[in-house]
Amino acid sequence: MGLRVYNSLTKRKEEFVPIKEGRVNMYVCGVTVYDVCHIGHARANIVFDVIYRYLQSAGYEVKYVRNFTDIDDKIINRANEAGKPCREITTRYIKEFNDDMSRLNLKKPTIEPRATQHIPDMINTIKTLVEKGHAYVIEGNVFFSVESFSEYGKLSSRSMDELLAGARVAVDERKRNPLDFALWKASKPSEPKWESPWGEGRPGWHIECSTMSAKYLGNTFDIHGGGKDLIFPHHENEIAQSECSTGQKFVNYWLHNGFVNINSEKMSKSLKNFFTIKDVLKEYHPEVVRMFLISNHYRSPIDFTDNNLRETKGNLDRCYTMLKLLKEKLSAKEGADAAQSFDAAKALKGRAASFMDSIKEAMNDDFNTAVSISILFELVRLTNRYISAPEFSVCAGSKQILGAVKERLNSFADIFGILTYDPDAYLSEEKSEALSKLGISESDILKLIQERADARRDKDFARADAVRDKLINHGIILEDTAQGTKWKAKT
RNA sequence: GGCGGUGUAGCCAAGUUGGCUAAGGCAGAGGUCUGCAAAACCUCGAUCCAUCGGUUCGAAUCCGUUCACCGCCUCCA
Repeated sequence: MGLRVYNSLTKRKEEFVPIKEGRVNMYVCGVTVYDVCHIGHARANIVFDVIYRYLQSAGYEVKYVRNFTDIDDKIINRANEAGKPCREITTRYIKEFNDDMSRLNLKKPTIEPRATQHIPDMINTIKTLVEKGHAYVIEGNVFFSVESFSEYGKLSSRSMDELLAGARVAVDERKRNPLDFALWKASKPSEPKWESPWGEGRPGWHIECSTMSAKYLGNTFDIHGGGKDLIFPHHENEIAQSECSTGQKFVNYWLHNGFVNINSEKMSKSLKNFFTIKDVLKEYHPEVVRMFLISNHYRSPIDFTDNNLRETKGNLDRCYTMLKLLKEKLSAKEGADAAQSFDAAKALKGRAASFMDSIKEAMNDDFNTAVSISILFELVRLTNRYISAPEFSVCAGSKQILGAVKERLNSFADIFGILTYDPDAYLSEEKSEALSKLGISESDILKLIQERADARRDKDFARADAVRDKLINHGIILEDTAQGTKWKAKT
């Protein structure tokens, strides 16, 4: 079965059929660059990053466009507050955004256009809308006339009457209809401005996406994404602008991700209950954040709590612990070849063989990352079971099985962007992070481990256990293994 | 007020275009291993999917009722 996606426009899952076979054109609304990004931005961008990666792995050639809104009221306000030019603000926050996204291991989109670099294109779109009678000019402002577009409201499934009834915003008296929105705004003296047929001004918010998506992806393209909060008015207005200016259908599939909640409430700037990506990354490894954000279905809300993040960290650690074991076995010296026909071997071999098909099945069902992760856990468990089975030994046959597992995990990592580190690097990084928090040095730990080893050698278990308890009180847990005693931090 | 979404084991959560044993994780219990632990592995949990009623041979999944929570209608991923 092929890919099926939930389309916000039709409100149902549909078979995904690209306009051009084997190619996908996708546009995702990016950020307005006036502040650092919060974890909600992380979710939206990670969700579409995984979709981008998955489509590529499914064999599509994907053109992925994600914009930067670098001219906007909020930017102007921020610039005025700081007494700096807008350009300085946007340059800084574009850099901050790129830093955050690269730490979270997001792939670069194919094109990242900026609004201010497409002003002439936007002016052309607006001109067309005015010529076709979908927009009107008042005192240097250009407004889109929603009444000129009979399908206005189709994405948010509301009629204009309903929208008007709920309107809570102060109405600009100059508009013909309160729902009309600005395509071009006459600029005030200190604001950034560009020449236009209507005088000096700047573009409205929505026009950039209509213009830039058409420029890079064509009048009609396959996927348009963004957060649920953009459905109205942003995406509704994009549809109106684009379909009126081109006379063609704008987008075939609309995808919207759910919110990140804090204590079950939407996280937002106005509620001041947000966490920035940088703050979160101080506490958690980037892959923990990624794994957490893809552990739910992308359309569902996800509750951002310390408890949930810690649980995810425990799961990721378990995966890396298995990867480390896998790495050790694969590089260990081979013994005499042994039959791989015991239960644990057969089960793992079967799972490894069907692994990618199962992932594909899950992802083909509207990008079900939650199920994908459950499939990963199953592979991890079966691998651990295999390696710890009494019949297991390192030999040509077992290396072949483990090599197959490793290969599957690499494919998994390519799609989901987690489990991409060398396990030793990941685990030692976790250890040193923990040490700095626990306030105990590694040499102290090793000294105590030696002390305990001496006591154990003397069969003085009371003293050995006392040493271990002391370490537990410091948040250090010991593991006695065939290769000696190892330590790790309590999660 | 209008529109939309959600309600599944102690907790997180998938499944919701009706039909194999209701995924997976955390916590918990027992076991294997261990001097004892830890890790890993094994076993155990919802006769039931907010509520009431209906459709059907068959529903967590469809229809209607009630209750609760959330989002959008304002900048917002």
